[in-house]
Amino acid sequence: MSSELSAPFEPESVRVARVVREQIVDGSREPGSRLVERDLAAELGVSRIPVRDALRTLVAEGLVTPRPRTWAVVREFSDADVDHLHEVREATDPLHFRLAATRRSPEQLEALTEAWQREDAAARAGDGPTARRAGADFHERVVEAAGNPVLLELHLVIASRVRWLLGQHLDLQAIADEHRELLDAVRDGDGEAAARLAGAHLGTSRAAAQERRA
Amino acid sequence: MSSELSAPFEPESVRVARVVREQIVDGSREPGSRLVERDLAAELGVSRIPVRDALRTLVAEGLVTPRPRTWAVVREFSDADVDHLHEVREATDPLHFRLAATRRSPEQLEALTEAWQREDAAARAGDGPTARRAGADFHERVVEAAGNPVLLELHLVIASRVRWLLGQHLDLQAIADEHRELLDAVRDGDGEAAARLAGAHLGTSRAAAQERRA
DNA sequence: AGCGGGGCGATGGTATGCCATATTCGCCTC
DNA sequence: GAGGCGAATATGGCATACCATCGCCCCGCT
Repeated sequence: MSSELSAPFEPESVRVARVVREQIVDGSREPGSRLVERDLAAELGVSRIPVRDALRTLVAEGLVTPRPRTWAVVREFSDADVDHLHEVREATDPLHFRLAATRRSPEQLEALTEAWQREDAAARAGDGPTARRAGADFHERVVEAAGNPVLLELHLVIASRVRWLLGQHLDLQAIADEHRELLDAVRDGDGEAAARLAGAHLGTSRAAAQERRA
Repeated sequence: MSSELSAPFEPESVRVARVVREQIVDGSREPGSRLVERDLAAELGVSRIPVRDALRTLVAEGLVTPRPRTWAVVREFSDADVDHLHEVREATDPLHFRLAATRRSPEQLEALTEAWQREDAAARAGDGPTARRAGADFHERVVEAAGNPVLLELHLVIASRVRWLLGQHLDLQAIADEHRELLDAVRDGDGEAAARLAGAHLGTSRAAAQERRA
């Protein structure tokens, strides 16, 4: 029926979810705007079924707020939402980095380094979207390196929101620099340092959020 | 988390999800057994669409393992899965209890007490399923009392697995007793004690899992 | 002008049916 | 007898269609 470029097989619903997710985290879909199944289906050239599936996925990721019997809307993040996200990450991020430092395989360390290099290059070049994506990749690979699938699963629930949060940051280079320190700690296998730096990293994020409100 | 005030409207898909979830956590559906959309639809007297939606939900909860293009199966938990779950809970549970102790409203404390009383009564009566359900309610209400919706959201991802884990416990009365201590700490607003007890509680769970393997 | 009721359109929920692919099993060949 | 090939079947992905409900708007009555 279409391309089929030797990919293992990707359901349309997965593609639809990815497209809409990108639009939301990049801000090209206004928070609060309606997501109407029929409209999305027409836009993307599919029927409502894969769109329904995709919207369920995005609701699970917290990017879409469902309104039973009426319509779904792009999630709006309040200051309180940002605080809650930080509070959760204060418990999970240090764990991610502590475990990653002690368990990472050489291959995982390499993948981590690669993500950081992409992030750093993009930050220097002033390419915000690429830097944010690479920064999110960095986080995700840390969680992979932590070697706990449940932890990864939980991270994926909030990963899109973390990425959105990254998008609110103005000083991308500062983020990349802190990631560099974290990378070094993970490389050295120093779990305690990694956990401490993760906490400090969150402090930076919190401060930035605070500042934005003023 | 259910309000269910006069049941304004419940989609079939939600009902299907609940039914199948109960069967899985109670063990009446064998881990590894196939979940065929058409069969479930026929069993429950609906079409495949609500079954599809329900299976997506259960996949998101980690109770069902999807096999694209073939079939979905009831998740099988390995010893490693149990370890991973404990590792995650060691980061989150103390946070749940610490926050609950400092933020709970009087109403939330009451709901918590009620859940514990149900658990304790069922444990004394030797009613395993009821005790497990009440124990899971206890945990969930603690997370509600923690006043962080993101935390609740993450908890719900693993809540069904936590409940399954509870089902593996033999000494339900011991669990209820530890919950009682936690309840007291939350009542007293002693966040540190609550967090410490939560860690100890997990130690009990880990020890029980260890013992089962022997 | 304000208010209440009825109807119509918008929209999500569900059913049915077709299609593509993976799996299975038997038969044929060596 | 073993291995592989092919057809039949099992099964999930998707499209189309119908229905129920919720809002909104307009009209008529007061």
